[in-house]
Amino acid sequence: MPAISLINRTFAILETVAASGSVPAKEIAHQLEIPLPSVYRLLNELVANEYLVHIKKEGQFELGPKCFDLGLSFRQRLLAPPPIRQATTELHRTLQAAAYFAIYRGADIVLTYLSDCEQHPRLRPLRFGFHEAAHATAFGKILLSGMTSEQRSSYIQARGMPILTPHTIARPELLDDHLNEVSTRGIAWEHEEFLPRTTCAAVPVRNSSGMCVGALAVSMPSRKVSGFETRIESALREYAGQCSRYMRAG
Amino acid sequence: MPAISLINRTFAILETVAASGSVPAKEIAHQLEIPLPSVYRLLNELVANEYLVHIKKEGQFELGPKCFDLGLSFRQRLLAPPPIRQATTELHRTLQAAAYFAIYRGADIVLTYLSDCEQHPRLRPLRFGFHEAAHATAFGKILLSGMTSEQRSSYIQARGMPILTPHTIARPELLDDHLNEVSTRGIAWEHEEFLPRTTCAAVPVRNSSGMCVGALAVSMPSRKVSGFETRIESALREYAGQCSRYMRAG
DNA sequence: TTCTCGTTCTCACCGGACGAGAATCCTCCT
DNA sequence: AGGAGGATTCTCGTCCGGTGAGAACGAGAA
Repeated sequence: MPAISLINRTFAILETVAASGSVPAKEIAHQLEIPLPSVYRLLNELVANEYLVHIKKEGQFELGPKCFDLGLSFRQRLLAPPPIRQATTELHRTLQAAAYFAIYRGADIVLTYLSDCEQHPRLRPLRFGFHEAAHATAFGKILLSGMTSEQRSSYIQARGMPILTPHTIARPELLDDHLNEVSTRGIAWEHEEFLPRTTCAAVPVRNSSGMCVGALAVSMPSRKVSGFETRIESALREYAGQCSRYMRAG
Repeated sequence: MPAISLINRTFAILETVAASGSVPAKEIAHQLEIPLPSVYRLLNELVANEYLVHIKKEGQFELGPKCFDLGLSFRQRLLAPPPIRQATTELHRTLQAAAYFAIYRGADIVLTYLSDCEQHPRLRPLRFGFHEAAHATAFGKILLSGMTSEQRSSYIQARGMPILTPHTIARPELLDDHLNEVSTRGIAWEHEEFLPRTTCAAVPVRNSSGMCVGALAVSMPSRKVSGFETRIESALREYAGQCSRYMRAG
């Protein structure tokens, strides 16, 4: 009995293939507990649509070119515009720290640009398109603090507040208090709440009506932060100002 | 009456969104001639699976993060390994021309790496994951010539031979003759068959059993080619040799 | 408030999906 | 060649979940 709908099955298969890189049909049937003929039916539809390819000689299925096209479209749609990218890059250079830019997207909070290098690498989980754990990242806090309280609570409701380190804020009340403070001070700090030994800071970017529409952030090893808080804050504000100026114009 | 199956509808919607970047439900319903309630049902499933996001305040739908994940998986699976990338890059430097590497993938011929720069840009349609028009590209010819004639004819059967320029080889018999020559000479030239004013050349990369498993190629403005054919050929052979060595080892 | 438009719900119909099992088709292996 | 074993497709009766017209709902705008 198909407890899950056809579409769910289809995407479950797509994701199984994506996760393994290369899978035989039997393996999929086993993992998802779908009878073999049904798996083949779906696989063939996916192949026909070019979301999968069938490597006949190995009896394996892999992702097809359409998957890459989707990824490209997504990237193209979301990538921050050049002035924002430039400001982020300069922030990176100025503070010698990986720098990030994030925005709202519907109900989501998404990273749309990041600038790093070998000496100052980004935090591993933070990549283009990252959209999780807003309660535990500096830019997430800024953008959460810019929501109405209804938006915010439904956001938290939907995603929960995973505990990532011993310092992660774990209770909604505490988060609310914290975000109020963030909101009044206009800067968010995040001390080892996302990754151990790592500190982040973020400030808001605003549009012409003063609404928060984005967040500019940096990450660095916690040991490098102490004593430089003001310097970090002023650099963030300077480049966030550049971004805001662009937002007002565009 | 649904002439096309549910899955086809689903992907048609996904692709409509990808193409437009941001679309209202009504627009999708209109374009695909699907009744509105059905469109919403599918949209909601896609949103639930995170392949789309719903921008409520604008009443628009856009691609979701899972699309990017699929793209990443595809890329990771297909990207040529470092030694191949290095050889391709060096070929690019040596010949001052955009360089390409392509392989078989199931029944397909796919570009898995390219190296170019502002002075020597790649041909615009050729990007990572490119898999069309094998009859009109140098690397495509190399890989076609390495197939059995059954494989080749079913390949051509399935994809046809689009005419891209006045010089594109347009008839299967001519292609067969041409590929025989390619096969005996061990190099493929392509003179303005893919894009006007552009010439490409490619040589095979072989594994330990001498089978053709890849193709290394360059593209350049046709006017720069004349008189340098031997130099181009010998550079191609040298770096293809490096690739073959890696293929034998790995 | 009322209007408007986007979105969801309701519900009876019915076509396409379902999956066990058998039949083919391949591909090595001998 | 001739099998052996696994991968893939086919068959077919059942029946469930998708379908879509129309109405209802809800949030913003006027």
